[in-house]
This record gives sequence, structure tokens and C-alpha cells, in this order.
Amino acid sequence: MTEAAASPRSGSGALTKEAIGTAARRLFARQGYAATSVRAIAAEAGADPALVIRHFGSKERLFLETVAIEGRFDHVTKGPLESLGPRLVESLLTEAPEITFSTWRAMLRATDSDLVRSRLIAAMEEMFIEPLAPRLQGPHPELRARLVAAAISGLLDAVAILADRLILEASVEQLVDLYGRSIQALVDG
Amino acid sequence: MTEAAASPRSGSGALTKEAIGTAARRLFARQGYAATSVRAIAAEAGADPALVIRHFGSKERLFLETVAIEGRFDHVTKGPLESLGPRLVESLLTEAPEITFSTWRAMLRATDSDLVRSRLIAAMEEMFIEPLAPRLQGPHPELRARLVAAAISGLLDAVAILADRLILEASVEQLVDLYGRSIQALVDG
DNA sequence: GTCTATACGTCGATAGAC
DNA sequence: GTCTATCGACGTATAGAC
Repeated sequence: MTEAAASPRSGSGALTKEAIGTAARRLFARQGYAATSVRAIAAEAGADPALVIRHFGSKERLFLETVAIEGRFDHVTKGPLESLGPRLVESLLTEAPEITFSTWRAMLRATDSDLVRSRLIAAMEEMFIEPLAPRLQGPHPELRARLVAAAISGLLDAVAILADRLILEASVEQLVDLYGRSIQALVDG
Repeated sequence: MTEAAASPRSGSGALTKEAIGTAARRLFARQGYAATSVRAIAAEAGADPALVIRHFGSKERLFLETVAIEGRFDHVTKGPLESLGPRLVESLLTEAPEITFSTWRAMLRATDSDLVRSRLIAAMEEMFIEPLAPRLQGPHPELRARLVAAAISGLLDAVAILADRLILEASVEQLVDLYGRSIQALVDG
């Protein structure tokens, strides 16, 4: 009866690991990697700090298992090339944008870690470059695909890291039109 | 004669502060904020760890005083609008790019800190948005200026954070042509 | 197999003696 | 101005109780 937390807690076993994962996901998304301590995650999950390490090995691996990028842009990258730029921007801004933004924010800030950086690079390649590069016409298709990914990174920086008010408050239509057409120039080559 | 470091060290006073600043600049650029300890900076400068805090107040303030963005793009943003995109990209990739990249890397990863984030936002506004927004023709000039800054961020992410090999090994001419024209689409509106 | 208790080494930062 | 001693918090590890 002297417990301080609000989550499941002891008794079951594997439920604790899940509670730790949920707490970690929330805290990492809200405060980032460095500002989130293992002890804070444990407290939020109602578990002992040692259990966090016991279950996940390290704070770094907990982060990787918990803040995975799951963005699915297949339906965009497989669609018609002539409208790919605008559709990419629209998808980014309308399909669960809060999750996309907080994940980008957390991962990018944690790229001090080689493991996190590798994971982010792999995610970008899987989501954008691999599906896109083989489809692009004209010279340097892979380079152009990578520049499309760069442009996406920039938009994510603006909204998720720098929190650019004017961009955040602009209508999706405006951003799709302006930034989407800019990306389309890379797609068209 | 039992000293372990290679820099000035005690005797003078104000020279020590400068030695600490130099060491901090180098270590922050090489390893980033989180991975660089106050003790490591002190060791590199041949000074006592307590002096680092004594002279700069905190690790955070030392970072801000030492890893300032000094990028000067006035000569680009004041030049002819019809070639601004390509000239921005060329300037970014040819004028002391290592310093630009390492500074971007260090600051972006440290945006957990409100102070660092504010400083980065201010630098982006001062370098790109303020000189650009009043000059752009057509609708939503400030929004478009901010999207230009976003595109720049994306290119910096690709080379400085994700270390995209294909982009890093591409010729400046190719990148100026491809990404510069993409940015130019934002400038032209 | 979970979990608790405890500990180790390092961190940023401070207080106070030289 | 500089250094010594120390603080509380951190990530991590382990020994041993349930």
C-alpha cells in the first residue's frame, strides 16, 4: 500500500517488462533520451530500476526496442511518380504526425549513439531510398532518392525539433503545394 | 614537471579560460555534447575540472559560448534571387564545410536543452529567414523562406548526422544542380 | 524466474581552504 | 584564481531473497 506508481507492478512477471516498455516509450517521446533516466522509467512503471536493465540489457537497447520507427510510406512510394512529392508531404503531416514527430525528435537527438544512428539510417533507407531509387527515371536515381530523403529530414527538423510556428500553423494544403513541389523537382530530375 | 596535459596551464589566469574554451570547442565538435565530460575538457586543457564550471557557470553555458554558429550566408542571401537555391547549396558545401557540419551535428543533438534549441532557432532565423523573407516575391514569402531553411536543415542532416555516403561522395556540381534547383522551386514560389 | 537491496564508478556542480 | 573535497544523481551490475 506504500506504492508510488500507477501501473501494473509485481505479481505477474512478463507484465512488468511490458509496463517498463510502455513507460519508456512515453518518457523517451516526451523528454528525449538523455533527459530520461532509467530510474524515472522504473518509477513510472512501478518497478525497480535494476529490473529495467535486467529485462532490456541497457538503457540504449531499451531505447532501440521501444522507440522503433514504424512509419509506413509504402503506399506513397509505390504510387504514381508524378505526384510523389506532394503525396509524401501530405502523408507525413496527416498520418499520425505526433508519433512521427516525437520519434524523429527522440532518435535524432540520440544519434550520439552508434546504434541509434545506424537504426535511423536503416529506417530512412528502408522507408524512402530502397523503394524509391529503382523507380526514378533519368540520371543519378539513387542520389536523387537520397536527396528526397534529405528534404524529408529537413521538414521533420522544422516541425519536430525547431518547432517552426509558421510551418506548424500553415495549412496542409499550402505545405503540400510548396514543399511537395520542391521535392517533386528532385523526383523529376 | 608532473603535468599530464599539453596546454598552457596555471600561472597566468585568463589564459586558462581560453585553453578550456579551445579544448571544449574541439571535444564538443568531435564527440558531441553528451559524450564530452567536463572532466575530459579540463584534462585536455590541463586545468582542474572545477575551473571549467568556475569560468563558464555550467557545461551548458560553456557549450553555448564555445560552439556558436557563425555561418555567414549574407553574400548568398543578398545575391540574385533567380540563382539563390544553387548558390546556397554551393556555399554550404564549399565554405568551411567541416566546421558547419560539426557545429550542426553538435547543436542538433543537444537540442534537448532549451537554451541550445533557442540558440539554434535564432541562428537559423538570422542566417536564412530574416534576410530572405522580405525579398521573396509572390504569396506566403515568410513561409517559403522557412521552408528554404528546412531544406537546408535536411541537407545538413544527410551529410552531418546520417553521413550519407552517396551524397558525401557526389560532386558539388551535381548537388548544386539537383538540390539547388529543388530549393529554387521554393524561392520562385 | 522475478524481484529487492545494495553497491561501484562517473557525472555535473558546489563550498571552502589556499 | 586555483585546487581539494564532497555532494546527489546517474547507468549499470550483482548477490540473494521470494
